[in-house]
Amino acid sequence: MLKNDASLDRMFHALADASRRQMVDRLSRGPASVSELAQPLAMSLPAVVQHLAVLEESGLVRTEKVGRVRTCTLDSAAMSRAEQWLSDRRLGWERRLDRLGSLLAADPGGPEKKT
Amino acid sequence: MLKNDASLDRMFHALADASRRQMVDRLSRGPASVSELAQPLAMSLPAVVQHLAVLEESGLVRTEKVGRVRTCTLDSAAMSRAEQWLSDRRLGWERRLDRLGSLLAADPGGPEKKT
DNA sequence: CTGTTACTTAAGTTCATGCTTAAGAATGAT
DNA sequence: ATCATTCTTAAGCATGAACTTAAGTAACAG
Repeated sequence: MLKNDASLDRMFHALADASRRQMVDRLSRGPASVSELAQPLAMSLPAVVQHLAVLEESGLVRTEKVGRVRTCTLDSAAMSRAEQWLSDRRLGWERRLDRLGSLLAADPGGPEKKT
Repeated sequence: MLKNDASLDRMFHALADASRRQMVDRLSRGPASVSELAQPLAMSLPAVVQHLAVLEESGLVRTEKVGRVRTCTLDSAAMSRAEQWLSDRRLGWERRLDRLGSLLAADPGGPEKKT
C-alpha cells in the first residue's frame, strides 16, 4: 500500500489545481496538443508545460510526441483509481451509518456495546 | 463554477497527503477524537491538528468539541462531490472512446468529419 | 537556407506547506 | 485547590510549488 500511497499523492496533488483540472476537463472531450491546452489558460507556455508534467507524472495524462506536436490524452484507468479510493471510504462510512440506523430502529432503547 | 473550483482545490489538496488520507481512512470506520487520529501518525499533535484543519476547511471532515474532546466525522457528501468530478470527466472520455469504436466498426474505411 | 511553429530547458523569484518546539487554555478527576 | 489530560496557539524554519523571462532545439514550409 505504500507505493500506491505515493501514486495517490501525485494524482490528488495533480487535481488540486484549477488550471490542471481545466486541462483534464479539456482532455475529457478528446486529445489535444500542448498549445491547445494552453490556449484558454492565462499563463505562459512553460508554465502550462510544467502543469502538464505534473499531470503526466501522476499518470492521469499520457502524451506522445509526433513531429513537433505533443498530443495529450487522458488515462481513464488512473482517474478510476482515484475515484475508487474515495468511493471505498465513502461507502465504508455510509455502510456504517446504515448499520447504526438499523440498530436504532430495531432497539430504540439503545444497545450497549464496545465503542 | 468558480466557487466550486476553490472547493475542489481544497478537497483534492486535502487528499494529496498520505497522513491526511490515513486520517480519512480512519474516520471511514467511525468517528474519532484528535488524539485517536494522531495515534498512528509519526508526528507531533500540533502537526496533526494542522492536517485536521486542512481536512475541515475542505469540507471532507466535520468536527465538534464536547468537553475537552473534539470528535471528528467524515462528510460523505463532500467526498461524493470530488468523486463526481472525476467520474464526470472519466465517463465523458470513455463515452467518446465508445463512440469512436462504434464508428470504426461500422465504417472501417474511416469517416471524414470535423474533429 | 531562412523563417515560423511548437515545444523545451534553465534560472530565478515569490509564496505556501509541513513540520518543529514551547507555552497557553479549558475540562475533568482527586 | 491541584494535577493530568486534551487540545490550542504562536513562532520559526526548511523545502517545494507555481510562476516568470530568456534563450535553445527540432520539425516543417517556402
